[in-house]
Amino acid sequence: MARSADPTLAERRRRQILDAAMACFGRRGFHRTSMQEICGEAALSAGALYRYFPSKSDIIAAIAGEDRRDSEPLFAAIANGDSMIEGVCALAAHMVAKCTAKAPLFAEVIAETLRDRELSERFATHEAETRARLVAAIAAAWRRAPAPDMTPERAARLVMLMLDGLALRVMREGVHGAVDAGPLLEDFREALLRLFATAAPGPRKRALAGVES
Amino acid sequence: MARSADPTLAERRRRQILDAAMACFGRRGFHRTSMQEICGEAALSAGALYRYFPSKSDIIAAIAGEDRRDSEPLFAAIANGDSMIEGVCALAAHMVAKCTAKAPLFAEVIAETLRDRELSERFATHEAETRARLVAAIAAAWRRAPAPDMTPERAARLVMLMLDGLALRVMREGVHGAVDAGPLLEDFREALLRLFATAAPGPRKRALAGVES
DNA sequence: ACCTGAACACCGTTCAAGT
DNA sequence: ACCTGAACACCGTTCAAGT
Repeated sequence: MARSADPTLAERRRRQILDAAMACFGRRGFHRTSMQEICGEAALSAGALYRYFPSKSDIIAAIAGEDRRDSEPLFAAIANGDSMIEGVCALAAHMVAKCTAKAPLFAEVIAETLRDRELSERFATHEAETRARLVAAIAAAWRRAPAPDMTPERAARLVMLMLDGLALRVMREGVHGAVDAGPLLEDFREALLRLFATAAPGPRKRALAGVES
Repeated sequence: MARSADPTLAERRRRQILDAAMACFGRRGFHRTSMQEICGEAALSAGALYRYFPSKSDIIAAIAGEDRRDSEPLFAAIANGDSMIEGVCALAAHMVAKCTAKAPLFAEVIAETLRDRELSERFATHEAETRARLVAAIAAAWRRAPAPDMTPERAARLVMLMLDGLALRVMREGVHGAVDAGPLLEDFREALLRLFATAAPGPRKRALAGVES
């Protein structure tokens, strides 16, 4: 199994192809852009392209895996910040910004992730990791501040449920026009505040009596 | 513009084609099933099929529009039932059941809805109608029972955000295997209970003191 | 080692021709 | 009026041939 003579060439070619593909997918969608178009945009022949990506699907997979790294600080902020809720809001804002910036491309990725078996499995793995990071971050946050009557596991599941909803909504509004993120994030924060309110007046929790009024 | 000689034939042919397409899409996905396959399944030639559906996209659009009718009673139940929360849970359960029963098909519909401009617009119209019905139903429910400190509009947006998240999750788990709806719906109900808790111990609401313990 | 581009086996859609 | 199916203009992918 011969390794590449110039290992940086392979990496540069992959970048070149990925950039070309992202430009094309963003313009025309995954299924409407042909390999020929990507070849044209990347100034490479079909044969050369297939040397670096064995199929069109693999290109989308590579794009989907691209920006996993830059979310790490967001999780650290949830774990160590003053407010778990604000930390999660920042995570949501980050995601919404990414989605609005390149909604058509992300819509393609989501759609393809729902369609392709292999992509779907890769995505499930990634999602499980993300959930684990979120559980750890929420648990850490709640060790440092008053926590509601809920497990970090359920909290993480609820947060991810809402993040999924948010993503889908931003996609749908963003694929064919501008999206106003403000109200969406405001709704999201309001939901978090109610979901994770501490000291709820439940029957078997210590209750804070409403003193004033 | 000649009308059909036998108006029931057109309807029967559309059903025949739609049923064939749903079977094929469920088996192999939207983009992987060819028009030839649908023709084979429907026992019709390509030309005949194109007489009833001008494109492959129109077939998916027709499938997406198919089961809008049967959700009407669910909204009525929210408006008139004892508990708005239980009504919304029933709506969620209905949606989850539909999605789990034919996850691959619904995943195709969602994916295509994100990809295709015309489909996306039809979907947006449908969604706006749904939201209006939900707002009306929640407002009606809250006129008959204690309501939380929230507008029906925001409540409807939050419910739809969570329903979207739920749908996406069920799709992702269901496209390639069985999905256990129980825990998902339990999370969903728990979220609703917290989101729409009445008499929250906020500073300017009458507060229920925790008497026992 | 890396690349080219013609060729292959398809695809969605159309349309002249049948009944 | 309704249908057929060959034909058209593509598509993703491969592979012999070049450098």
